[in-house]
Amino acid sequence: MGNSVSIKDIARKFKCAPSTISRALNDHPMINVETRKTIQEYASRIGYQKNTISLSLLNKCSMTLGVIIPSISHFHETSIVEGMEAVLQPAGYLLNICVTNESQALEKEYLDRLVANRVDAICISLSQETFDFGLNAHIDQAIRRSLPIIFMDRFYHESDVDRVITDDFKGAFMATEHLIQMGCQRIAHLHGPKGITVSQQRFKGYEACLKKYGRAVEQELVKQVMFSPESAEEATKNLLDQAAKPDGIFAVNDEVGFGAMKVIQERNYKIPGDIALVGFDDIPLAAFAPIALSSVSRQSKKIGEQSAHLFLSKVNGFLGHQQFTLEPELVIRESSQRNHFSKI
Amino acid sequence: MGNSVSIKDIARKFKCAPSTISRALNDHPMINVETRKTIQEYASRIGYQKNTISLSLLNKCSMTLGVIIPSISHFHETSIVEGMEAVLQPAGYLLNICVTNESQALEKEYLDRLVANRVDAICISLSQETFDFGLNAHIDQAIRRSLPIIFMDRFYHESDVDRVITDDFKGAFMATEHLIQMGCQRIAHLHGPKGITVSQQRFKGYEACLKKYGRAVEQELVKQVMFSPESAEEATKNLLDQAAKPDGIFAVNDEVGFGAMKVIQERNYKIPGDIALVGFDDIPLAAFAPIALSSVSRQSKKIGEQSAHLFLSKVNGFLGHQQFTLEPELVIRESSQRNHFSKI
DNA sequence: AATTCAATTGCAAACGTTTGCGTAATTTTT
DNA sequence: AAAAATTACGCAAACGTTTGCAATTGAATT
Repeated sequence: MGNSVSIKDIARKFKCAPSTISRALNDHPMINVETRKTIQEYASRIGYQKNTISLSLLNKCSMTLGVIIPSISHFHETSIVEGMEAVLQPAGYLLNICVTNESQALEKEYLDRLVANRVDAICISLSQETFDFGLNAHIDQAIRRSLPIIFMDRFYHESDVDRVITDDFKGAFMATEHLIQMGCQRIAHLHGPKGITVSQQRFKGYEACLKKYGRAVEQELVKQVMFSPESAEEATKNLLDQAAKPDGIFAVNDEVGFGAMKVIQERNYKIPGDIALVGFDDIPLAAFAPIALSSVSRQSKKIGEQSAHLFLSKVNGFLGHQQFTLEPELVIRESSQRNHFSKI
Repeated sequence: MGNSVSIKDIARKFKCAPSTISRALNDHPMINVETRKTIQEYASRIGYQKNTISLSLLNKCSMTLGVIIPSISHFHETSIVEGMEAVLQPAGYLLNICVTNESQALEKEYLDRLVANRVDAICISLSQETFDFGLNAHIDQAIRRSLPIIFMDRFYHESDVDRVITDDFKGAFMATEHLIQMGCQRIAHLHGPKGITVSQQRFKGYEACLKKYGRAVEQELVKQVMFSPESAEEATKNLLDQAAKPDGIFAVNDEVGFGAMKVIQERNYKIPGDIALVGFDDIPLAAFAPIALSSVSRQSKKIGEQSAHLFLSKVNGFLGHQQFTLEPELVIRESSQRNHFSKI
């Protein structure tokens, strides 16, 4: 706002130079103790607040981190943000959070705006459009600017970038292996939307695990779903309508898992007795559902924390690129916990 | 970053004044067409990006909105953010999002930091600590600064502020009335944490509705819970352990409602046959649960949109204070939908 | 040929803060 | 008593951009 008081105003008040006020307020050693006290008291009395914008201009450092995410309505993204805030708040940083709704156009525009605002770095989880169609020009340009860019979840190039991701492949592998160990013979997979990285990685983990145990992926046990309730329910109905039903389902995420759970219960199958169920993401409600849902945690909060630390290390002059892959964690709950274990 | 190219750099390149570059890039009418073209081409070729910080300093306007919220892990808050982005992105604004974790100290610090960053306004949902203990000094000070402050959810004073809230009282009233109309005789309430505004408002709505229908609040039918799974389950067990069980439960929010649902199912009571259940917030999983949960929507996204519009109106010079109370919406699903209606 | 006019461009201040350097005033040392 | 050292403050530039006003140029008019 225009009416805020500046250091110059205070200087006029005390008939001294702005630099004196500045030194007094910053506890500069070369200032008279009484002068300092008087000025500080006056400043706090009138509620003077330093204008950080001028400092940003001067120091070429805005103490702000830009965050670009495709969505903010899921546990995963909000946990990332929480993790970042936890690390960056004590360090004095603010977050500029931009939600792209998976749109490349919006991502591009936000990227430009953050650059214009001279954020100190950008943490980005690429939009699906950017990822699918390889529309990377805006990202390339940003990288060429030597503005630190940290990729989360969906990464960009294979190397030469900073990156924090979780091992979705491994998580899916663990989930599938768990179902096998619980004695499941026919393990279905509710496959996420095509083209989305997590969908692909999780399917690959599922596939690799089946292979390890000498099983093949059966096409009729893999149904593709959108990340929506209706889609998950429909796919599960298709699964259960088949002659050879699954006795285990690995869902691409917990929302889809809940959709499956609903249909399974409607059809009066027992969970986990008839069908064992494992989700992904470990959202809070997983533990809290009528039948607690086993799930793979992707350590979302840690992604945020790690990205923030990576950012801080770059601010502090670390030059090389860093890449972290976080370990997923299988959380076994009622929906997959059978009394009899398999003999494998 | 320090190595970004400025208008002065371009001016040196073309051996002209910075003002010429500025005018060329901004399509100023009083500039030679060829000069403009040459400069614009060069600028875009080297990827020049205007430094908005200097503009913020000059125009005393940062094109940024500060958002302070107690948490970001629930559907409600993320929806608010979504609503804000939807309105403010097209208007060219960025969001500085700060999460206080209900801490007054953090809220105060973030408030200071946002003021220091000269955000154009602050949308705030007060922390519980601020609200409970009336630690309002930092808020008062911010208001005195004549920095626009828009209160969401938890409001501050009774008047003379800008505010966007939902009518929790009415929502609770609607939920309770619905249970009555579904024939429930003994309607329990899982009361949220004491001191939290939404808890109080929702209880009052429940109370007022019972009163309207000539019923009194029975102490043993009101259990206080935390917003946690364990707490909700324990409270529900207490309810069901009583001699006179409830046949309807109004839960302070959906998470608590899910906790109740779990216990009710474990005890083999039918929902809604034996016990009808209504939650609050209408989180996505409510529609998606094994037994779809009836719930009261508080129009979270609209809160964000409305707050953003209020902000824009203030930026555009609207002087008076504005207060909006959004209407809740009862969404009736399986968990409360009985075939027989009461004869009231 | 002198004057007016229009079209471009340059100059300089402004936004708020920090900081190296200079300088005055005071105190200490020789 | 003169020189040196110390203390405290002012000056001015810098960060990047915009903008009112002045200045320059060239063309058109008297």
